[in-house]
Amino acid sequence: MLSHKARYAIRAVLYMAAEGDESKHFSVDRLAETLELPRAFLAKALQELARKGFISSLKGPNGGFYLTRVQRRRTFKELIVAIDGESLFEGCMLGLPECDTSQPCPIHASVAVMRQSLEYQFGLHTIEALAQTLRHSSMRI
Amino acid sequence: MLSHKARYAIRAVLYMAAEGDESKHFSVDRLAETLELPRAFLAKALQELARKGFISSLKGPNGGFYLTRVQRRRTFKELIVAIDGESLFEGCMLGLPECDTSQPCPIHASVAVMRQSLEYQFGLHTIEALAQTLRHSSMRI
DNA sequence: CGAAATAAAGACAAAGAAATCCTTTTTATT
DNA sequence: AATAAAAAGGATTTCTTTGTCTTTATTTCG
Repeated sequence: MLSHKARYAIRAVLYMAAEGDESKHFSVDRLAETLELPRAFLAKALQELARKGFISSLKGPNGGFYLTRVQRRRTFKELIVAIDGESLFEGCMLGLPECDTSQPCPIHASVAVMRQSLEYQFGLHTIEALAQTLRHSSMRI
Repeated sequence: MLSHKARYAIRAVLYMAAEGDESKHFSVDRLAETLELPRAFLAKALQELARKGFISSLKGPNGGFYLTRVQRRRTFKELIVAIDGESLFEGCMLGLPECDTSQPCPIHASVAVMRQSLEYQFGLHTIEALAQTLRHSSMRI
């Protein structure tokens, strides 16, 4: 469903969005320790997100990763797609290259319904919205 | 979403369900050729399904794979779970071991909604139902 | 300036999934 | 009985994902 890379990145991003701001930065060391994630692998994922503009980074003492206000407005779906690609939201689940509404695969309609639900849930919610919920609840991350 | 093994197996099973009966058998060679799938890998997947009782097989000339009436009554969800396990339908999408309704992850509710849709779509439809639709339509497999 | 803290980048290792190949077993047909 | 057609099983290869390690670049601070 989601790759490990995506899971790790999502958790780190939501954690930073909920706990930090533009002036509070998080080192990979701290994120990996807090979230109990493999340090170097998480670093790769965050570097990738930084390269793609989904998060910001600063080198040096007091540096680290953080999210700007603009970056918090990206949707959760965009975040997933940035790491795992469109496969969760597009393409035939059976791998048929010519599958579409005119020549659908046997589960085309079912998958479409499920994806509408996904789109609605993940496409609506911004990073900031999820972080807000996280802040005011007993949710775990 | 679905492993290649699952995709291949599903296509072969639906094809056999739609085109064959208890007396018409399909060799791996024929299935692989018709569906344009890697022969030996498909063979492994079908052997696994046969071992688990989802399809039947006969060795020797005129042998091959086929589905009994009882086997056609399994749901599509059962078929997926038989190959890929429960991960599509159960467990935290962020990988949190303690995620549940009392301590949910930030996307717990969204995932639950999406899974209800999946369960409804895939849990309802039997292999036979999908095969029936396939027979009476211009669907591709 | 020099030291320390941090991200960035690249090479590498381990594990798992995907795919292939070869041998064995079973069975129908001649 | 011999042959051929199939599945079953095992060993092996290849590719991708996951994960680690080491070096380099950048920045802050004393």
